[in-house]
Amino acid sequence: MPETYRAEIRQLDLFADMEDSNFETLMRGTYVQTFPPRIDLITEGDPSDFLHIVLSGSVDLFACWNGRETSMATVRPVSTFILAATIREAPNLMSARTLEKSRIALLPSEDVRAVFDTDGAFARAIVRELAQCYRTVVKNTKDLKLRTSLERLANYLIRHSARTASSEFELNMEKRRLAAFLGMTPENLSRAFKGLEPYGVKVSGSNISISDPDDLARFAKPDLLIDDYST
Amino acid sequence: MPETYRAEIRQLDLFADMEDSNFETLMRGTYVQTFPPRIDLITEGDPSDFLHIVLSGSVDLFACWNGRETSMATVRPVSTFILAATIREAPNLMSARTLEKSRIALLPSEDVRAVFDTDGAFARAIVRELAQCYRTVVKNTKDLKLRTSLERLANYLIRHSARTASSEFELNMEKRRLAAFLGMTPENLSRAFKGLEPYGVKVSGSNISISDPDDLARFAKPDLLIDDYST
DNA sequence: ACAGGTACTTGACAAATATCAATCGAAATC
DNA sequence: GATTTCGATTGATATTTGTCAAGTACCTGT
Repeated sequence: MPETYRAEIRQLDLFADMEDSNFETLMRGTYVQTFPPRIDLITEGDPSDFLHIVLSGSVDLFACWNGRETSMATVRPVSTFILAATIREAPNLMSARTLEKSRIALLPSEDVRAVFDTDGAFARAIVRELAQCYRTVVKNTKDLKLRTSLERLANYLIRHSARTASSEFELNMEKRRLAAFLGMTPENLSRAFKGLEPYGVKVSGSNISISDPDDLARFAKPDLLIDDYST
Repeated sequence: MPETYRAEIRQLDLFADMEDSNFETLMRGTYVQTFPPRIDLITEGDPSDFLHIVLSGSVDLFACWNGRETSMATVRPVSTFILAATIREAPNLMSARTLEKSRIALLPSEDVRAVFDTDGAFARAIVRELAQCYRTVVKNTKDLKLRTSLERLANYLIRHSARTASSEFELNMEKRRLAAFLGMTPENLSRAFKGLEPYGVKVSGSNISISDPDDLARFAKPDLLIDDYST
């Protein structure tokens, strides 16, 4: 594996503090592959053979049941997915596909578990990562159960606006995926955008501008315990 | 702290493998308290001062936003809650209240973090616990996003029936809480029970009987990747 | 430039779900 | 035993959300 990838992975919180020898053990079985867009990486129910790390590009985590499909999360560089399944040696709960051309590192789950069993620093790093993931999903559940779709969209836009530190920005995913992520149909998302017009939200293609952020916030009522993805 | 509690806690997966001396450190600051029903233990947003362990009774984890409230989970003996917030030294995302008279052990979060930093076995146990919690919340999200309320209720009943290994059982919580947990209103839950009558679900107070489990399952389409809480 | 596909939008309609008000019924209190 | 209280139910209605069937706009590849 090229040295540049190795250095990139080593710098991740997850691997930064572990023993050199253990890191080497992990890297020995690791390979990095570039995938085209829209490639299925994982199907839910499959055994978790590899811990995946997104080095570049982006990956959609989604789930299906009874012919329906929903988007659960987007993984962007540099972070991992399928960590919980790897640790528990359990089937993946979500499927994954590339959204664009993406470079993915694949670490054999067996190796991850083996190193995890002996390297305390690695175990602690995994704890922090999992605790973060857990809290993100809990926030998501609160968003889904406590808010209407219009409120979810309004808060999503406010979060996005905060991330880009700008009241005008581009949606970084297709509206159909955004709709699935927010738990609604594409048709409903269209109408929800219309429904936010009175609060100063202007939509033109994937370009969003918020003319009066305070007005939108009065409607959306963003809450640190739902919308702050930093803790 | 009485020796019986100590032994009870020591046997938990979370504490079973750690160093004796570290366990002693943890227990030094721990106290056990009995709470009456309907007592608030934690309010969301509060700092996570204590890791809580339910020794007996049961605890409702719930969340609020904008005057609305929903139930997120029920914690039953013997397990912990507020683990992720403790580890990340972050505010609690959920509130907690006793459902009945309950014995709760309280471990100072600082001590938990200190021992976590030095005891690899403890860190590994936390990983397994958190990975489990994470997967549970993911399953919950899939349930919410991919199923209608009628389907959620049907699958809940099937899971409950499987847990008690019987086609007749008692609901172990108020219907209003069940409604909140399933993401619907109490009125809707009443109607949902009626809606399941054609599939052989009979309700009398909190007593549920399923006359034709296969018929109900054909409607509910239970799925290991949503409904199996063991992995 | 054009054709074809795909995402997005819109309108009409249907289904699901929430809300409000009233009532019922069982458990708790006096 | 009567009363009170509170959760559960029911009916009527409103709102939200989804579905279906167009039509439009945009991108892509030839």
